[in-house]
Amino acid sequence: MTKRTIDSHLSLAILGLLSGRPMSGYDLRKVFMTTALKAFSASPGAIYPALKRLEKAGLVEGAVERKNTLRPRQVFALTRRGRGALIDSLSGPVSREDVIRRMDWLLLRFSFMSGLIGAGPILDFLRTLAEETAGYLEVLEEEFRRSAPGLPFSGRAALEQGVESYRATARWAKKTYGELKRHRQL
Amino acid sequence: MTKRTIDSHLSLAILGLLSGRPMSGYDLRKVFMTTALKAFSASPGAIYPALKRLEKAGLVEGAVERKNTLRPRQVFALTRRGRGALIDSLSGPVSREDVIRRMDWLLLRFSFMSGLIGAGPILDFLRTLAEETAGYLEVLEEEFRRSAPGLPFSGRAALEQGVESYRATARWAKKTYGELKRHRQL
DNA sequence: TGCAGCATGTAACCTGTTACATGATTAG
DNA sequence: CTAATCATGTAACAGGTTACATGCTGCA
Repeated sequence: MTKRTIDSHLSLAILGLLSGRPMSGYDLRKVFMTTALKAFSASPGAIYPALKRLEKAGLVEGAVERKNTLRPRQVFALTRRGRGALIDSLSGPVSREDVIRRMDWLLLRFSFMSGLIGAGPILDFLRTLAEETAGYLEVLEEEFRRSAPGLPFSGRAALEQGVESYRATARWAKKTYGELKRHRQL
Repeated sequence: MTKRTIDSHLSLAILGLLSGRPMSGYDLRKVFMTTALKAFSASPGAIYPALKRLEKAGLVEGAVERKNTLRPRQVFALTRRGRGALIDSLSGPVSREDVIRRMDWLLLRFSFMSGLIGAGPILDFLRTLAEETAGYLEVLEEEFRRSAPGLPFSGRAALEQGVESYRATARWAKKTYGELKRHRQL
């Protein structure tokens, strides 16, 4: 995978949002500024170039609204290829590496899954996420037992925070897996 | 702060580690590969340029070990300026913005505090971290109440994960604050 | 009239990723 | 002898940040 079609977190977030409804660059900025996606930068220097890249890659298509007025507005929509690329990137596996270094990417993927991929793959995702998270948690806990006695206060406490954070994620993944499974059987 | 002396997470991590003991680039890579700092990339293409930048900025100083042998090794140590810059960056305030978009940076800062800044400033850090995290948590919970009913399953669950994550962090910060306070009073 | 919000963009700079490259030492 | 590990680097590329730039619309 030397050349990814979806090149960054921001691109994934944009495609995910556009899978809901077509939006302009400014609309996207507002979403990033006002919702839980605040974690993303809403800077025009990031969003407009990203949209341009996605358009060039054929994943989104911009339609100019109010062409004749003096304040045109370009509304972007997912193309069929864009939808395909999005689904592909949501469907990929969950690796230990992802859990350690790209948890935010995993959760971003998850957040857009409903409506794009079926309950089966979503359950697979949650199961492997829970497994890999629990697996890494064991590694971290072992490291904590081994090195905590020698660590200064803040180092030890920071490690504890890391452990707590993975514990919370593992719990959440298991709980959500159960909810989805039950819900599907209704 | 147009020009920061500590220009990235990686640079902060390097300075923090060097505040413990002098290390070579390879030593640093090993730490990043084998400890809880696995979240950092250990790629030579990141570390060696970072060390060079820090040296150029006068924050670290490299001494060539085994100069005459055929396998020289450059061991870097914090300079006085480097120690000062590190302390400054650990001592800065905790903003809401940091909590939302740079939690990893805050925790990285915290992890190196013991031994470099006093218990007073560390307590301040933990208190404001707990406050700002709890404050943002309220915002998130309000957003959850407002928008959850209209969200698809995975969107709602992802938001829940975000809420849980901030809850865990707020709990941890409060607990750690209490521990440090008690410990200091012994 | 003036200000906040709408709406889109560019350019310089910096950092990290990926891939490539080199060669020595040590354990089996 | 040979594979793993030690040890350090470079170069192309890509993406985000920051700062700058422009001009309209609606409201007070």
